[in-house]
Amino acid sequence: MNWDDGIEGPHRAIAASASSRIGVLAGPGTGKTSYGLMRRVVRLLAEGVPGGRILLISFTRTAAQDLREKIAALGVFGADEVRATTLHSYCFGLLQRDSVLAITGRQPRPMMKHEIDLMLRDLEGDFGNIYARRELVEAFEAGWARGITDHPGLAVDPSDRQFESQVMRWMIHHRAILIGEVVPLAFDYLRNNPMAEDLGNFSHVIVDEYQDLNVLEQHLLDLLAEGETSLCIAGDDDQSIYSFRHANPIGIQQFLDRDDVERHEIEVCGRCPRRILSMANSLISHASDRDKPVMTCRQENVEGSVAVVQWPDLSDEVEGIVAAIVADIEQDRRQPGDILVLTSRHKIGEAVRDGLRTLEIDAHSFFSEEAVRTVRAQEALALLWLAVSDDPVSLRVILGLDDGDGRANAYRKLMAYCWQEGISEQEALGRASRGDKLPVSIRAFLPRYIHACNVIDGLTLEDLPSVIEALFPDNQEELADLRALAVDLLPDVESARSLLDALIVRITQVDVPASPDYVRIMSLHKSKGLTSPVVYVAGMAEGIVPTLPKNGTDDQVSAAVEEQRRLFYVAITRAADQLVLSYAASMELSLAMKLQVRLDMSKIRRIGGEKRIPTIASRYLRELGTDAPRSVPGARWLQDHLGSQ
DNA sequence: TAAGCGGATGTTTTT
DNA sequence: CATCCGCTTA
Repeated sequence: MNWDDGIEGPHRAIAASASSRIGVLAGPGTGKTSYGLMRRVVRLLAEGVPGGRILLISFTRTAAQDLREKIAALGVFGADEVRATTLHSYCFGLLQRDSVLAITGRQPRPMMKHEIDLMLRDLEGDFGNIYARRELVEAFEAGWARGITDHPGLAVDPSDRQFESQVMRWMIHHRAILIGEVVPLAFDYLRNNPMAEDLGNFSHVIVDEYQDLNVLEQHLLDLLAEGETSLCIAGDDDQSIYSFRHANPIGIQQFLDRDDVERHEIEVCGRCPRRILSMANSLISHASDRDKPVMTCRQENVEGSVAVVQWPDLSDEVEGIVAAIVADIEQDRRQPGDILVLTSRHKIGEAVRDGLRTLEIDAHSFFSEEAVRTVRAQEALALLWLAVSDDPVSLRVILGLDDGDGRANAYRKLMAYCWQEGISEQEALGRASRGDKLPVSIRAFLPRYIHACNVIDGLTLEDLPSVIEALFPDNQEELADLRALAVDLLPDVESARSLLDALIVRITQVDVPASPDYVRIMSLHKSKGLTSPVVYVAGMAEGIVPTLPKNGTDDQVSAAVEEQRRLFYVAITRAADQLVLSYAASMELSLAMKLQVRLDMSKIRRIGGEKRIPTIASRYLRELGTDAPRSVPGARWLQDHLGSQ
């Protein structure tokens, strides 16, 4: 393939540019990756740049995987040498290769979300409740660069510093690492080691989805591309959806506005049909402080199909979506892999998944760490971990089970005792189980520890099926996901250790395939970068879309309203043919509370024994413009849908 | 020891 | 709203 086959306009200009600083602003479905960045790689390789001197970076694993597949498909000499990866994976590799972790006494044992929560509860200090602590750990992972004026990599505020040192103390003591730590660590390392091999290793650094990066990450890329190295960045601030991790969407505009940057824009969407693109354009035009031309449609004569559907209750919504999907598949209008179901609540997504599976339709959900969302699953995984290794974090999990705050007070006392005695928690409890005295305040841990030891002693690690039966028994709903993963992995692993390792990868690093043979169900966030003929967005009610902070300031709430609009914009621009937006008109009160739906408490109605409350349709449905269809009742839509063709 | 009260928590997203 | 924890009071 020649680098310029069949491309013109901005795509060709991006691929051809010899500038050492290139910025690309391009909306969803504009082909910036496939026809801009990829062709640029082809041209560089054809002109003799060694593949190993080209680095391609993206933020999400899905996008990085997509880059790798596209490079492999190029079939160009040298393409297999090109490195395409997530920024985190790149940083982790760098730290491993230069033994940075080992030298600083750190272990590459990543923490899962429920484990991080325990760590946060264990910290002693005036850091506020768990929500405030989660925000602090996000700021720490962003190198404390919360605002653009902050100097990335350094905690300035004394309270921030105290938080950081307490986190580090806990993490080192428990021989673990936060995934988010790798970027600050790599940044610090590169800044203090100007001789490091990676600085100057690449002649071309190409970054996709730049709007997803925070200030620290953007600075790190500047370090990698200092001097002679060419830096090409591409992104779209309209698709910036990661403010919770301090992503810096204005960074892309600032980069484009620099004098030394050659600026490119792509305004033609080749993915969405006319009607869907018109709705997306209308929606995003409601963003405040936005001044951009609308995207034009390459398929102006393809109309696309859109429905906005309202159901009486959430269960009707789930059943209705399931029925419509089943009909489309059974009547051969669609393949399962053509269908993408997006929702901001895993409970809704999992209900759709289970409904489809009941009717023999293959469906997979991709919510983060969903296999260990239940306490029993967390326990089972921790027991397996402790059975194959001495893992302090898993012991911490076991000791905190079935308690609102994970017995943080008692565990703090245990940690203090162990520090004083110079032994590990495992050692302290082990000695106590053999008769040594423990201080009264932490003696309550002993029965839990002994119970865990008994379970572990009862395992026959050489017999993997028996381990699975013992730890993840069948017919326990809370363990179903974990068991399914373990059973699936069983043929490919030969030891309990490798089963554990594979399980952790499957739990924490879920890959979303681009062309599967099953229905995909996921969060709106996860959908970024995907294209699908049919897209359902379920749960279009206020409180779900948008999800807003409960006790936020006015500024925080309006920032969330802006970002949730961009998230919805990402979701609807996934659709290449058909889009269905759906929501329930009312819900049972306790379920509505659990889902954080916005409610007017004066509207509670008692029907029989249950309390019902009306929900409020998402504000964004009103921003979709004149091409949006009227909302129709679910029963009527389903009847039309089942009868169509 | 039991009852009562007030406060925290529940949730969504990524690496 | 529902549940749970810690603390105070009877």
